[in-house]
Amino acid sequence: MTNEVAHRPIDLDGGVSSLVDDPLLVQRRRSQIVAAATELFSTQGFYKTTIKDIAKLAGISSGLVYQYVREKEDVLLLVLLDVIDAYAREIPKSIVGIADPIGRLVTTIDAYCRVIDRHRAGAVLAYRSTKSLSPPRRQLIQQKELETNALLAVELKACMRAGLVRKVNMDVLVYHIVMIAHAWALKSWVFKSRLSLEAYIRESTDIVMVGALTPSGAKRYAAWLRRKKQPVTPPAQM
Amino acid sequence: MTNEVAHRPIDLDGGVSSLVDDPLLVQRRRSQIVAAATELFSTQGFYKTTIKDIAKLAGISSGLVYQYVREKEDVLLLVLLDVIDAYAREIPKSIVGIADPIGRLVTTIDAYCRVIDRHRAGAVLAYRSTKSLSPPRRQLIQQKELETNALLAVELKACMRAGLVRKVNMDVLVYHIVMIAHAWALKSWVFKSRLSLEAYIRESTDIVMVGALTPSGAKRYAAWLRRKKQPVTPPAQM
DNA sequence: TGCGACTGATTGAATGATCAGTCAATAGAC
DNA sequence: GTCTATTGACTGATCATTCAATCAGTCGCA
Repeated sequence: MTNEVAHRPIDLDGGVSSLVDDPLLVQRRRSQIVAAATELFSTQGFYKTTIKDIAKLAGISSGLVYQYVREKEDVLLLVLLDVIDAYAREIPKSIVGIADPIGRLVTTIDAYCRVIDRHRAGAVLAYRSTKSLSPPRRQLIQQKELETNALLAVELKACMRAGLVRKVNMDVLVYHIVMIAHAWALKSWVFKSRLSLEAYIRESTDIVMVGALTPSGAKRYAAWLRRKKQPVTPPAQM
Repeated sequence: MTNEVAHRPIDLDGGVSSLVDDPLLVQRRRSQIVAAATELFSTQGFYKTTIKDIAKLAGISSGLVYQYVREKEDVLLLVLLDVIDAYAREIPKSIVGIADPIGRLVTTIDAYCRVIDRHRAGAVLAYRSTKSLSPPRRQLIQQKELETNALLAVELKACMRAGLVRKVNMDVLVYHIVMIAHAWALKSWVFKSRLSLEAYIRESTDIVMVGALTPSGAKRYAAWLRRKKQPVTPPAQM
């Protein structure tokens, strides 16, 4: 298996290979490319964006892009992985140290909405452009979406086991909440002029919690909200 | 300089003009074109689909398409209008003759999900391709989406006035329900293997109703469900 | 009924523009 | 000097769109 001795393309994100060896340089260049591509893809769409556009915005030449990527579709994959990995990184971080199952659930929902808000362009792009990927890559993205949903499902199941969430269909409830988060990006053209992100999260969480909780869950949820408003431990850091 | 005496392009759907005069022929040809384009756009996407592909599937020559449409983007607009008009036609039809506000609301939700199911390809296409339209046309589509949502908002407001729905933010609640319907199409790759449309509607409606109704609304909803199961007037027609 | 304009629908080859992807040449680090 | 990163002009393919040519009716008139 030594067949690619001299210039083995190295394998990084999602199997996208680069002709450049230095991993630091690869990372730096790719993040330039991804940043530029995210902006352009989400304003003009994948097909209307040319490699030259991306190169120009990234401050490099069009030929150089092909040192870090085999084809245009690779750029799309990198952009989408960049967003999805942000979910996987940021959501779990939000709930470390929280023990109350309801608190964990509510915080997960809150965190999901906020990551989506921060990556609004990428989130919308996922809906618009995932089908432009080759089938195996589309599946990779879908796989990662399921992993993100699992973060939510875990918390819901914990609440269900504790008798705090009603015994409703888990898939339906998970996607209910997922769509709340996604809708903030997908329908931002409606919401932006009418609601703040905070108000949106508060209202949406309220509706879905009332819909999903048992009476004892509802009590805990009310208690959680009270604690949030007047935190026992005042916020020490800005 | 006979100006536009002889061959004025006539104005039909969304300002898409045709060089052919006979309105019946225009309608027939366009529906061939729209049918072919809907299939191709939703499997391959707008940009990967060529006018030749569409013409071939529609059983006509590529040149002929341009007698009924000024440019490729016109075809996309016609396809999207075709779906959206189906919503506007079919949803109101479902609630004629129902007086109970809760019944009207539940039936609207049911109908919305079912139209989406019937037009799954087009519904997904709306998310993927609306941005490929010129800004004024994109706005036209968004305007029509708001009109569809208004059908739902009317029923929700009636319930709210009657004290059956809690006083939650109307925009948020409307989009909650809209996203339930859209999710059936957007996430069909998840749901298809796990749930029937009927089960999906039942479970989703349950969650959102519990979340939105007042106690008196909940009573009416339960009564409505009972009546549905054992209809007073047995189903006369198959 | 039969025949020759005339009208408008239809065809598909040709055109021209646009890019994705390549590669020979150059710059710059060590 | 060597070796790698970088440049940007170039190529070949792919369409959207056009248009000259054909075809199928239809009407007027004998």
